[in-house]
Amino acid sequence: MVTGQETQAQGGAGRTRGRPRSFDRATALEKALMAFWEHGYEATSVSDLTRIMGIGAPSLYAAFGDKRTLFDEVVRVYAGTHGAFGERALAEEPTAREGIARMLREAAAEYTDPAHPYGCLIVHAATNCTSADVEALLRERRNANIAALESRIRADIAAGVLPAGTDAAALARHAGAMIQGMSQQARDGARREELEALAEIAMAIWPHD
Amino acid sequence: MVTGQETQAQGGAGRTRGRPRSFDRATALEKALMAFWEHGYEATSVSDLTRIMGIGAPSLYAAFGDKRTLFDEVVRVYAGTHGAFGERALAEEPTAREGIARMLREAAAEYTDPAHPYGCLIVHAATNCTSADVEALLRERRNANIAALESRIRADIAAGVLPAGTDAAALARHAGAMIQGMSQQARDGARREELEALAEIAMAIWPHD
DNA sequence: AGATTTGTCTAGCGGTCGCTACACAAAAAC
DNA sequence: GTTTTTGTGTAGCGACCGCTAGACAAATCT
Repeated sequence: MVTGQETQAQGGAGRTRGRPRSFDRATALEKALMAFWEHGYEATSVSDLTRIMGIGAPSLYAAFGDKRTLFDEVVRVYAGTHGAFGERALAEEPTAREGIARMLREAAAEYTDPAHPYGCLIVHAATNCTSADVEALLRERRNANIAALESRIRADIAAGVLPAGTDAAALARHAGAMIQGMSQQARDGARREELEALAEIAMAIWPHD
Repeated sequence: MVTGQETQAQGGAGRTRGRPRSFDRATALEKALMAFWEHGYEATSVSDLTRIMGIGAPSLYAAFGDKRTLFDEVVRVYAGTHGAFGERALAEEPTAREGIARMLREAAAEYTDPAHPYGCLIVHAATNCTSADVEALLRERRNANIAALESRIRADIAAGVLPAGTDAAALARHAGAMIQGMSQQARDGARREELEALAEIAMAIWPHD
């Protein structure tokens, strides 16, 4: 059940006709990712993109569709790479509590990593957006992430790992607020150790024996 | 040592010459505040402003300077009115803990109040901004707010109200992250009761006896 | 080789941006 | 009244926005 489009990597035998592309699509996409991550959707103009990606506007439109479609792809790539640590932590740790503790710890490191823009693309790249549906695109991802946290917590309550009276929704919202607040503070210049201290004390709201 | 410009309110005796202004400056300013609050600095165009304020562009420029100067004034007004609940709570409550608890409770109500745009203008109105100094304007306010929280907490530690080992910086950052996260979630559609539950459990990280 | 397919380049479209020159209107000063 | 001062309306400036037509370049197919 593969999509069939398969990123048109040139791995698919010699299905090349016509003039070959003069740039590496994945590399250019990564450059666009960094630009959108740093400046957001609207503040990144197409001429910014073409300069950073090192290609002309017609090449960009031929390879990625329009600006909006490119952004969709960037968001998908981001969610699967730099933004995947949360989902991974939740899947790999044995309890919701340990998963969320690890997610917050990793967020502190990730959001302040000088190797790329600070903070989280999904939190910041489409605030104050003229296009309502671009804003909705990221909003839905944020709300879906909080919902995923909540259902993971509920699973632990059902399994007896967490006390029956635990407020799953509030705990999930708190973790979400921590992520969003840490992302904002990373953008505002907070250092990694500061966010790590924050992530650590934040776990004190969880029910303890 | 008054500035001399004194907001040119017509209270200052009959110092009117020339044609009088055809609109109420404070009302127009409030309209601009709402527009910037809802859509942010860059996504609010001058033609948006003139339409909403009900005046022509030359009138806007004569009364408020340019778009940037108008935004500065809007931020100042916001900080003194809708955005003043935090400072007020901190000043009026006897302890840092009670002040911050009240601040978070009031934020839940304020950020979801349907009488005006959701969330906090200072958190959201200048993210992804082409103009670096507009972004810095609000960033400095956010960081100053966190610093104010921290020094209030330190005062309670010095006074023996809080235990000596208390991590003031982390507690302040946590409160700041809660404010920023609640603002984001209000914009993302969270209801008042949800944010109130969040504000309540968030106080559990404070040292307790 | 020619024909076909596809990518790249130059140049520029219509639209919006923040902002302002200029003529006119409405008040006080004389 | 006339002059001076200040606000308002029209109309449009130069710059940038996202995007694309059309000519040319570089590959495969026959």
